[in-house]
Amino acid sequence: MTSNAPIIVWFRQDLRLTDNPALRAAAERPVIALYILDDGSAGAWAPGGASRWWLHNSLASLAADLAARGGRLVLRRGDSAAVLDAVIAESGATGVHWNRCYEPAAIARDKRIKAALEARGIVAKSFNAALLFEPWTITTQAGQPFKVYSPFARACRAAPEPPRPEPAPARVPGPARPVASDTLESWRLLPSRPDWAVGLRETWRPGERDARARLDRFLDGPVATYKDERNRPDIEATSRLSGHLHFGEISPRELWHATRARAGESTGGTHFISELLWREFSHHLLFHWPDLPERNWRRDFDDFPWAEDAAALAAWQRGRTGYPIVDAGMRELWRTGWMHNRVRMIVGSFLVKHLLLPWQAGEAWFWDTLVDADLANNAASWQWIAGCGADAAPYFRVFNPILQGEKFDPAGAYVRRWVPELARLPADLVHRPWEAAEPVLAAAGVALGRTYPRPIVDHGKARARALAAFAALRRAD
DNA sequence: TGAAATGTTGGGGCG
DNA sequence: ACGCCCCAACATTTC
Repeated sequence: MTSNAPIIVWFRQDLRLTDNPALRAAAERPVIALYILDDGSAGAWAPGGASRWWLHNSLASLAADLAARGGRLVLRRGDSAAVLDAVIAESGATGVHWNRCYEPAAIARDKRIKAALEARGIVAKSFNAALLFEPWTITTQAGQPFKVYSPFARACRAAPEPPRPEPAPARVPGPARPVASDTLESWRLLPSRPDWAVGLRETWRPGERDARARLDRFLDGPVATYKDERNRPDIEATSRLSGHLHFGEISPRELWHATRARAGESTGGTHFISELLWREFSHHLLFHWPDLPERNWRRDFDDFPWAEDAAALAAWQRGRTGYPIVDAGMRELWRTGWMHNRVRMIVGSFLVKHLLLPWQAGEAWFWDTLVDADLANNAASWQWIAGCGADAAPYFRVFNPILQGEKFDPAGAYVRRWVPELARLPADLVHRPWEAAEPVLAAAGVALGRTYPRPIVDHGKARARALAAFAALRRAD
C-alpha cells in the first residue's frame, strides 16, 4: 500500500471546496483535482451555450480557490473512463473519489467506471453532495416513489435532517509530480463572434464565493418577504442561486442549514425550503423515471395534437409574441441567461397552450439559453406546466398573460426594463398595448406592428383552441 | 404555483 | 313601506 500515492478527486457538478465529501475523504493524501470535459458521452444532453459560459467561469474560480490552498485544477478532455485511466497511469493514483450525479446517462457511465476501476484494484468512492436526500431513501409507506409533491415534501421534512455542511479543507496539496493539464481557454467554452455573453457577464459571477455572497444577501433581506414577493419579477426578491446550485458551487445542505438557522421560523424561510424541495422532487422524478426529459410522464398525452409552427416558435424565442410579459421574460433570458420563475411559468404556459407547441421545444430552448439549465429541473418543470407531468398543473389551467402581468408586475417595471419600446406606456396599458388609443400609443412612441408586434395569437381564441385540443385528447381516450 | 363562467347575496336607487 | 332591478362583491363550478 503506497500510503502517499495521490487520490483523484473527479469534479463534475460539485465545483466547490466547502461541503465537498469527495474532496474531504481524500484528506492527508495528495489530491489530483480533475475536471473532464466529456463531450461525447452517450445519451447525455450536451451543455448548451449559456451553460458552457458558466462552466468556463466556474472552473476558473475553482482553479483559483485550489491554487490558494496549494493545489491545482487539472483539465482534461475526452471520454471520462479513458481520461481517468490515463491520469491514473501518469500519476500512480490509487483511488478515485467523486460526488454522485443523478442524470440517467451519468449514473450508467459512473456505474461502469466504478466497476472497471474496482476490478483493477483502484479504490472508487462516491458521495452525495448534490441533493438533500438520496432519491431512493424517500418513499411512500408502500416503498414506492412519490408522484405528488406535497406528501413527498412532507416525507422529506420528516426524514433525518441532512448533515451539516463540512468546512473546506485548509490545504489541498497536489502530487509531487504534476499531471499534465489542458488550458481552460483551449476548450473554447466562451462565445466569440458574436460575443453574446455581455449580459451574462453583467449579471453573474460564477464561483463559490459569489454563491455564498448571494446566499448571505438573500438571508439578510429578501427572505423575510419571500412568501409573497418571490412572485414579483419587478422586485429582486429571490435568491438567484439556481446557476450556482446547478454547478454545485454551493451545497443544498448549506442552503438548508443556513436558512433554518437564520430564517427558519419565518414563513419566508419555510417557503424557500419548499423551493429546495421542489428541486429535490424534480431529481426524484428523473431518478425514478429516466425518460422524463424526452417523454410525457403521463402517457395519455402521447396523442396530444401539437402544432408545428416555426414562425411562432421563433417569435416566442426572441420575445416577439406581442404579449409584453412573455416578451420581457424571453428577452431577460436571452440577455442574462436567466428568467424569473413566475415568468418561466407564464412563458411556458404560453408556448404550450397559446401556441400549442410541444413542451420539448421549450425545454430545448431553455436548455441552450439558461445558465442554470438542469436536466431534472428543466424536464420536470416543463412537464408540470404542460400538464403531462407528475402532480402537474391541470392542462386547462391556462395562464392569461395580461392578468398575470398586471398581477405580478403591477407598475410594468419589469416590462419597461426588458421591452423598452413599451416603456412610456401608462401602467394600465403596458400589459395590453393593443387596447391603447392611437394618440396614447403615439405619445408613448409605440407603433404597433412596427416598433412592437401585435399579439401573434388572440388570447381568447388561443385559450379556446387549447381547451378544444385537450378535449379532443380526452375523447380519444 | 388559474381563469372564466355561472351562481348567490345584499345594498341602494327608484317607482 | 314595498317590490323590483341593477350590479358589485363574493362564492362555486367548470374548463
